[in-house]
Amino acid sequence: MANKPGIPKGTRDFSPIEIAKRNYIFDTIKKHFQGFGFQPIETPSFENSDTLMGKYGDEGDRLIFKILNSGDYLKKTNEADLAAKDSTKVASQISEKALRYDLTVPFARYVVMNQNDIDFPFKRFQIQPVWRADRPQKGRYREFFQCDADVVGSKSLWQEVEFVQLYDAVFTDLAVNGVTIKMNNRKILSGIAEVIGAQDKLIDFTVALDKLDKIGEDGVKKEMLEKGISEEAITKVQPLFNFTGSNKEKLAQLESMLAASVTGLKGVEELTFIADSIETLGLQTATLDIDVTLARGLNYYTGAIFEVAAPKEVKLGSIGGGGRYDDLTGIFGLKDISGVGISFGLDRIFLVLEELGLFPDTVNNSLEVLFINFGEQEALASFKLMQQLRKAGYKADMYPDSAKPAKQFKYANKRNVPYVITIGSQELKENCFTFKNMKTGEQTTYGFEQILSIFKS
RNA sequence: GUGGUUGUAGCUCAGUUGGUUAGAGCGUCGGAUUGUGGUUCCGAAGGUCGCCGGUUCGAGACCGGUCUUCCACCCCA
Repeated sequence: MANKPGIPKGTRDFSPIEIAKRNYIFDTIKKHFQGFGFQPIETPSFENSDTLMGKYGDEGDRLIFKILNSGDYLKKTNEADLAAKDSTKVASQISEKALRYDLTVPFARYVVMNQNDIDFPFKRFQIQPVWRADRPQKGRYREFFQCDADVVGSKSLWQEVEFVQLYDAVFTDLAVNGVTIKMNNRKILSGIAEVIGAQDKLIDFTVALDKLDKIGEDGVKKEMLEKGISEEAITKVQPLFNFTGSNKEKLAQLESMLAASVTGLKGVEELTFIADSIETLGLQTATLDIDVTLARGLNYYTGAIFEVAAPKEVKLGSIGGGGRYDDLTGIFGLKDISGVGISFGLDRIFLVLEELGLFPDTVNNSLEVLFINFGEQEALASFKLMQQLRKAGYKADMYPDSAKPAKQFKYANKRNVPYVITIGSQELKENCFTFKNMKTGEQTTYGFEQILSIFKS
């Protein structure tokens, strides 16, 4: 016997029901993206390695899937590098392409390449899979979909306001109540580092601060000390560890804390504009929360930082994130194009909906009516009716074999078909069919000509 | 990349200190006088115990390696 087949680590097959549920999420997100004026684009699954390498830090480079060159790839390698087993150098010689790691960098590449044809400001959305050679965990895979919406070519803070509303619109529509849209600003973080004299430790500082809810105040302080941030500096940011109150109060506290930092005050000003606007406009079900501990790994954010936390009852953490990056396309040679964008974490949203039982029953309706097969003549009559139903847009099917009725009904049951139509010898004689509601078990007989009218009601 | 964890029938799991033909529930298939499912009853099929190697008279149980699963770091959606 052949070996049992398998799929690579961190990848998944999707069953019809899973696809139906995923499409429900995709369609909802897409609907709102379009409603907010975003246009779709798609980019290739793989890019040239130099487009991707070095854009996500050392950690990111490690996680990029490299594609082996075709042909006799070892011939072109440098003997010395090969002998020295220098993986990094050899890798660049035997691999010139790599799988897409996120949607943002390919988008930046797209903008630069198509700058003459794009009408700025350009609002695009993109829903495609990306690949990361990460260790899989629950809700973390090596192949997963990202749903991104970005705007490039506008520095207006109204974009940030709009993204908060977009998050609110999507999660409201998905019936996920109680999500928290957390916001911070990179300039505030820079300002804090500046005020405490730790500019050079900005990354270490923010990474440690980001873990506050996970490892607690003492844990964060310990990590900061380990990273070489002075005790004196940590004392100065003490208020951050118990940062509570309304958004207004938090912003007021920050303003006084950052009085000495021009950058920091700019961040407070930006965040104040967004928070005030949102307060005036109102949100449907989400909550906007200023969170100074929010850092998000990505180093290219320069202004706003977003993160969406799932409702408290599901312990899943982040289900979306994003931010502003003032010079995204600079790495590809196009200066002064500001961008801001957000992303929806499809797989985690899926888990949230599953856990809270929020998928509508209708996602499972792959078939609305099944015809029972009783033999050639009967099947032909069924096909005539089925033809009309299909033409009218109903999902209809006939059991292909004239198997025992019990078996056919069992099949209808398992497929979750709401209605079953029976045309046997009896019905055929009288030009009628038996219509059964599988939920209530009720059966009624109708004439052939009534086939469409009973479905209208 | 570091440390740990898991792997027995399609699924969820039992399997005593290593000892004959490896079990259950659910599911699947068949049947309960052949035109009605979701309930019930009867019966059957289905496993080289993740894979490779080792220890042993003997391994599903022990050891090593490998893959997979999940978890904590790292990082992140």
